[in-house]
Amino acid sequence: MNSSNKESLEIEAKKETLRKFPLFSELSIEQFRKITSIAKVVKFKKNHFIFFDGDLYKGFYILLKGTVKISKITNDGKESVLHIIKPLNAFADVPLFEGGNYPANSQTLEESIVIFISKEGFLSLIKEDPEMSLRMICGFAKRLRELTYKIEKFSSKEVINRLAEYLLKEIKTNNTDKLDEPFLRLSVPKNTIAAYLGTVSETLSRNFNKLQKDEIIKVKGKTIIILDYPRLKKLAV
Amino acid sequence: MNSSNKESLEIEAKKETLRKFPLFSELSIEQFRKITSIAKVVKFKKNHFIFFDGDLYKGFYILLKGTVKISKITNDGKESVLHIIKPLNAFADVPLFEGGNYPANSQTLEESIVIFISKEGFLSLIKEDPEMSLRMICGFAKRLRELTYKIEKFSSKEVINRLAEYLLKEIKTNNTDKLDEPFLRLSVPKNTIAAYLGTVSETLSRNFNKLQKDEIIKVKGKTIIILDYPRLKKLAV
DNA sequence: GCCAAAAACTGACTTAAGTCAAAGGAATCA
DNA sequence: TGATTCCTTTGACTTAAGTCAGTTTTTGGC
Repeated sequence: MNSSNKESLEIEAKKETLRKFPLFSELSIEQFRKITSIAKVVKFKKNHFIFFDGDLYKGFYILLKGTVKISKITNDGKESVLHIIKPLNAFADVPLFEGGNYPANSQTLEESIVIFISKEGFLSLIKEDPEMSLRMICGFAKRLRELTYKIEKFSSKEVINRLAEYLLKEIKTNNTDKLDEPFLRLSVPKNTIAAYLGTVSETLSRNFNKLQKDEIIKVKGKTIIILDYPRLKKLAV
Repeated sequence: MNSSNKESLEIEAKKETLRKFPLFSELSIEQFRKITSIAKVVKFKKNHFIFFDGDLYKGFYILLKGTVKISKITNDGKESVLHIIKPLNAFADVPLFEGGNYPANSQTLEESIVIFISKEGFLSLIKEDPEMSLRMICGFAKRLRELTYKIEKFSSKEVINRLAEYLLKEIKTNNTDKLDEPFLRLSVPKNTIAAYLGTVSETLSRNFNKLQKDEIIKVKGKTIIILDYPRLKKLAV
């Protein structure tokens, strides 16, 4: 396949996927053309930093493929993982409205493909069509609720409960939750999961062991099989 | 003063204050008239529940005076305080866009005055004037960032650090942070602060003691005087 | 397929903070 | 004013989870 062929295919794929993104699903053809004209598809290798905490803000991203970690380094030098981004989710969109620089680091955890949309392009688009902000606000509202939920959990639960909850969420996004033995493949290193759950890898490891000894899960390398869904759910309370 | 006089004064006060609220600050006279026509001013006594977790959603509120606690009861029966609302902040606005019932309990901690705006009224208004949603999205973006920040702190810091941070935030909203000895009056019972900081009142009490023994603060009943601002700031890192 | 580096795990120890129980202090209402 | 109730503090105890150090396992490059 020659390079121009490859490129045109990529553009088609990008247009197709953008259509699936809730924010753009109901735009007119004209509006949609504008979006695709300013959107850029970019591919990154594993462990690539997309932007750093404090970098000049240029625009936001939508993840198409792979996994992206959003994290900060706390004052005592530890990494705090704020989000683990999965495909068809936007990230770094808050500064669009809030101003300021990129508020955290962003690093790929696998080979990833993202769509980049520049701040200027997007804001001028939203100005012409303020209804788009209505759709965007729904996404923000959803995330506000999720974050509130996360804080609630965080403040009152132990690591094993947070881990149980994380596993449940993962098998749901993997769509294996209806199987007899739901399973998941960790697309994220365990120390990242630990930082995401607000703990350290040693403690996480011990809690994986606990769940395994109680025959609630079975760990085979990066694959985790849920043996006792009801008890896992009970733990995630 | 007779009742009709009092009422008209109240309406004037309400119009005046609504104008200060960022969401409405740049509306046209016509738009603003519509908002004031659907907004209701309500006064509540101390400890009054405004709505309960799960109640049918009817609309959102803007606090004019007093303090309101937004909380949930966790599965193990503990109270988790999600927000402590201060004047000129909106609450229960997320379900406007997300749907569903009221997602938490809301209770006054002092005598409070709120503005209630019904869901239907507000949504029809926003439909006529989608630019309003642009202003609203900025508020949401701000809160998203704050919540993210809170999660980051929560996951890595000890109670004494969270307490220091809370005190700093309070003296800032009380505008005494430029004084030689900044101070604040707790408008919130200590067990509520504890639940807000994700701990229990005993632990909070011990941490207040620690700060006092180290001569960083001085506690006189509900009044707290900051003796050593730099060290408090260092703790809040 | 082998080796070095990174990631994950284990054990021993320490500590922040939760629990329970009881006492002291403050607020409220008759 | 006094009394009841609620809020706050204190002490003794327990435990989840962090730290440090060392080992094992996995991964990725050559």
